[in-house]
Amino acid sequence: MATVRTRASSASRRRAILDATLDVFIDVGESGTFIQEVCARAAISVGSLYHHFGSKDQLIATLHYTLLDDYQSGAGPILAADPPAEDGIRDTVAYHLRWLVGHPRPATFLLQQPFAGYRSTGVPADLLEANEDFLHTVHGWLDRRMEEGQLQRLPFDVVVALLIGPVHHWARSALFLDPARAPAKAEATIEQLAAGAWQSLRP
Amino acid sequence: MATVRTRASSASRRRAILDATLDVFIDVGESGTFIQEVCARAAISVGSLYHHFGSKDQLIATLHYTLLDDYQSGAGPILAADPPAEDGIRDTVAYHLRWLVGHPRPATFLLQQPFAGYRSTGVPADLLEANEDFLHTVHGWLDRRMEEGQLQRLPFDVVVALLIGPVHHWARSALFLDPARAPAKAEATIEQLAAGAWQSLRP
Amino acid sequence: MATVRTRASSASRRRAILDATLDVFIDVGESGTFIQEVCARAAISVGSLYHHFGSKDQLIATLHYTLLDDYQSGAGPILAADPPAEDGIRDTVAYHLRWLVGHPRPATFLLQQPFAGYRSTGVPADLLEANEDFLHTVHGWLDRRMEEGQLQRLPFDVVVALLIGPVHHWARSALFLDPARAPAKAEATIEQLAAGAWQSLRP
Amino acid sequence: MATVRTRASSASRRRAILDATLDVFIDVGESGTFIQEVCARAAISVGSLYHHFGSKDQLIATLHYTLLDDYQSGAGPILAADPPAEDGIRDTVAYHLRWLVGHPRPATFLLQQPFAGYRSTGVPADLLEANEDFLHTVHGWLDRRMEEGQLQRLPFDVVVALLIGPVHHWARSALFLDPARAPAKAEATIEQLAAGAWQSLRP
DNA sequence: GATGAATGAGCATTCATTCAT
DNA sequence: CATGAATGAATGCTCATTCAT
Repeated sequence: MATVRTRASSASRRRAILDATLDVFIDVGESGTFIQEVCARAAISVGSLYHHFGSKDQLIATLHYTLLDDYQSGAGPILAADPPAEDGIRDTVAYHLRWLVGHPRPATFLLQQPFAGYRSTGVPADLLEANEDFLHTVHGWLDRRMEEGQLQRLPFDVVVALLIGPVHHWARSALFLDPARAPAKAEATIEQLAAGAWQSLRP
Repeated sequence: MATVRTRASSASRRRAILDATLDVFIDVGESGTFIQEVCARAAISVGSLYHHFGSKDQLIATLHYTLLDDYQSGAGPILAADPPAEDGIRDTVAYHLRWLVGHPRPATFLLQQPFAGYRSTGVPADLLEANEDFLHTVHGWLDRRMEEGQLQRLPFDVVVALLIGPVHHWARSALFLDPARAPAKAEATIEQLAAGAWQSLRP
Repeated sequence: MATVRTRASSASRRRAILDATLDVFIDVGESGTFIQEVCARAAISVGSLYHHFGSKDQLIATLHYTLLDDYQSGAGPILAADPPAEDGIRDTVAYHLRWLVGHPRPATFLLQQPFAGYRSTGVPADLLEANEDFLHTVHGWLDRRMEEGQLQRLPFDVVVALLIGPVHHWARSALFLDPARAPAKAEATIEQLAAGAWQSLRP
Repeated sequence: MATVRTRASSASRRRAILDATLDVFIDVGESGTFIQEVCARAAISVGSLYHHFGSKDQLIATLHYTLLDDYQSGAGPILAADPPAEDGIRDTVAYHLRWLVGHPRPATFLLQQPFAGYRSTGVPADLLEANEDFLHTVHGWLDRRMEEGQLQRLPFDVVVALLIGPVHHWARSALFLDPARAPAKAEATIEQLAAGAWQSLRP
């Protein structure tokens, strides 16, 4: 009765479930993402999913923070190296746009539910911590460049809006309306959006 | 002597249903928006809702285009008057931010599902037409200002991203994370985002 | 697609559901009583059951109070007529035992979960009220007979235990262990239990 | 020098599981008693429980007979000493009520499922045997006292109902409705119920 | 046009049991 | 003997939609 089974490690099974969840989410949308379908794609039982993630909410929240972490883990080091203002702005815009276009499925997931209020209950602590570290890095760099007069002194939320807002807007439009052509158009757009962000933030 | 009409007109009943739908949507989120709850809030029967809107999808799509129309109906005239570049950019940013902050519930709805692919089947034709007219007005104005050299010559999607991206990003963050303080912070932000947009789009 | 359907009144449909619930409960026990099986027996849809009773708990609680009411509605009048002590005691014992043996399915249900703490939320108010009226009638009669010296002056819970305890014990044993022969043995037992109750309660 | 045995003996582990089962049963009721919760409380693994008790049914049945044995093991000797009728009746009533009130958790378990038809498969033989011995003792004593004319000649089920029915009824009501005050009221009640039982059973 | 009881496929979740380690 | 991840059939309940009145 038992199928031949190579016992996967807990971590790899968790990752397989998260992968399947993202796939289903992208293919059929949030309201079409059902546990049974996720389990079928991950080739595991329903009970196993519930063993690793306590509920659908926790599963989705963990997916969110996992993808966010993947996204941010490349952006942090750019500013952590403490580059001069223009380099930091331009490289950040470039990284964000390249990652979003280069990871269309995670990007679609993340851009679809901006600022979604996920309850972080049940989300692994290291993911939450990584997110906070990233925000701290960004704020620190902005602070220092403003202090030195290399960037306009503006509220953080305004700086972030001018820096990231255009990238997210363009990525959303490209990924949602014309995903096939997004990669081809991305490189030319990077220069334009990077220049725009720099012009709007320079002193 | 005309008899007193206790029966609400069809138009006002449709509006009442749309209002109730928005209320429910904001209060409990998309996944918590059920037809029966909408009907309870609108104080009408389920059958009546289905008489006026053929399905839940049509109801949501009509709500979307109705709110979008409310939103855009103030933005079109600004550019339709063919203002000089800086005025057009600044006034557009100001209008968008003021409307979003001033209409938090419609704004939350519209910003929550950006580029949601609503099937327009069943949506009143005049709403769809108004949307197209608006886009046409915007494109026309941008075209003329670029032609005259008053704006950088950039692809439309990039211009729109630099113009609207920061506004939407800031509004999302303000409405989703700290709605109570959003109005108070909005006016100071307008000048900053308007200046930023202008700097990034000027020649 | 629609089946030919005679619309049943709401009350009769509720009664049909309660009847089916009792049937299932008796046949397969509490832990085997599933909503789907109840619906199948009542020949209605799951949704309809949930329309009339909000939840399984409410359904069971309503069944409990409905059966209790059926049971008590015959016992109240006996003491409401204010009979002398011995008649009241003997007639009460006789009524209880006859009803229990004569209504084996409701009796089995009621005796299986003695003092079950049903949340009365969602139970029709008239059922709850009838139950309270009955208790009031019993207490009033006992009070008057004790006052007159026709019954020993004992705490109510002790009187009730001596009056009803043997009847319930015998009925439980008869219904659970040997239901087929219960009716045949009941009549002879009535006299014996009635005499016993009277001897234990007389002054 | 013997090594320190950290391994609990099989008997003590079985007892720990039974204790945990009773605790869960009392706290959350029959329908809330899950194997996984029992194991959590007993601080053992699911597999270990299944090693010691083959199934949930066997576990519950064993618990039932274990508690029944604890209960009856004090009652048997009273009648085994062959006391005169009134002493036997009064002491039996007193013992039952004291034990039930003094062991509220086992009592609640036993009184909740009167005459529950437990399959005795898998229940240790000595428990089943003890139960039969007890019933034999009771019947023997009743037989002899009736034979001597010290007790009314009545069917056994009627005698038992008059003897135990009131005690169980009162204990149920006290334990289920007002467990906190049960011990305080018990002593006064013993005399009253013992007197009542004697009056109803004496010749 | 309005009503709301009825429908039933489908959903998230549970939990007794197994078995490889 | 102990462990606990895995299983999956089964359960209570939901909710968009229909349609007789």
